[in-house]
Amino acid sequence: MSGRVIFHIDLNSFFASVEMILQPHLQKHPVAVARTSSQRHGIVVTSNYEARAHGVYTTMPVWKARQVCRDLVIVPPHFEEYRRYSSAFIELLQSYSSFVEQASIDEAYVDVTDSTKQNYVQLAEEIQASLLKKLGLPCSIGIAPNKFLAKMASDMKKPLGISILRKRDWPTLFYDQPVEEIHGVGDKTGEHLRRIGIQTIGALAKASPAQIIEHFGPKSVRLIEKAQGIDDRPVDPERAEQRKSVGVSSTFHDDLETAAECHEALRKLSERLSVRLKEKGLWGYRLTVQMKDSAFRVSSKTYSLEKPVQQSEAVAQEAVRLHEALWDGRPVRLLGVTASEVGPLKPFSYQLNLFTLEQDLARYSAGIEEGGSP
DNA sequence: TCTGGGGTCCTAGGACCC
DNA sequence: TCTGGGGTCCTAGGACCC
Repeated sequence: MSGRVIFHIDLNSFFASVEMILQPHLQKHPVAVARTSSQRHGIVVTSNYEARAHGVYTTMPVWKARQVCRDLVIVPPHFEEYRRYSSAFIELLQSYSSFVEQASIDEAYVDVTDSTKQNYVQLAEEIQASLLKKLGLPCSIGIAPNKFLAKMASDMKKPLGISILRKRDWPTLFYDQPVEEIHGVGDKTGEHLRRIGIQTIGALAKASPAQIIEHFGPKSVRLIEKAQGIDDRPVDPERAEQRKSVGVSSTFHDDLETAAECHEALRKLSERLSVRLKEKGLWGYRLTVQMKDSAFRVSSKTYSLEKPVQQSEAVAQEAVRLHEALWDGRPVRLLGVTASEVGPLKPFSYQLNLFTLEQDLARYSAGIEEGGSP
């Protein structure tokens, strides 16, 4: 194989796998992870393969999942545990290579081009066996010359698959498949592509860039490149650490109807957000409040803050201010608070602008004139 | 009886500056 | 009276992913 060699490692039905480790008796049963407390709006977050065989899939409403699978066991999510296992997963990969990029809670890319192991399939088998033995986590691994193809390859065989996708085999294997198979092409884009006569990956690969750009904007050339199996993005170990936002949200069992109810909910969300920010040592320099009404219409309002926030009270104060500017009195199904432009607290001097600096100086010299100690 | 919670990236329009 | 072109920042919303 010439050029780079990239692994994409995808943990199979990750949340359900962790639940089966924590509660081994679940292993023989069809399992779905879902919040059962809010019966009304619950959806399936993940299910194990037994449940999938019954037709249970992610995003299916819980009541429907129960309908298609009578003995479905529903367990509430334990996100802290998932984060713990996810960290262990990444650490294990790092023992094989320093070029590990976490792509999501249950996925990672590894650039193994310069690995001392010459046999890449053997290396993949070793990683797969090690994840299963040391952490109890099954995974599928895609091996390819770039990230996009590696990702497509890891989807080819689940669970516990190892698949090689060579660039030269891409057209034969994928050109006849629908455009939505491409990572990054969802329902809306797929529909739009169909409307302009592009149905398959092959058709997209051969489309004129001018036509695609006209409909989907300047960045959409990337879509054509993907369809052609081209992807130059490097595996970037630092990407996951450069976190851009931290947010919390909550869907309510009963829609909120008064400002007081909304403010109370915002205070609870602000408390949760503050805990997450403190855990990571981050401050938010922008704050967004997001809202959904009972018809699922989404709206949001964002402020760039004069002073960054981390404390619960400060977050809540800004969140209420944003909400007051946003809310038109309609019943509220969901509220969310997100801190973005997050980072460490910058030294005080960086926060001074010229105006406040002059004010401070004036106050300082006034203090000296009055003989007070500054 | 539809539709969670955590994210990223992109676009578009307006403000403002040179 | 007529009034360019480019860059950056800010905000709202949409698409997509796991």
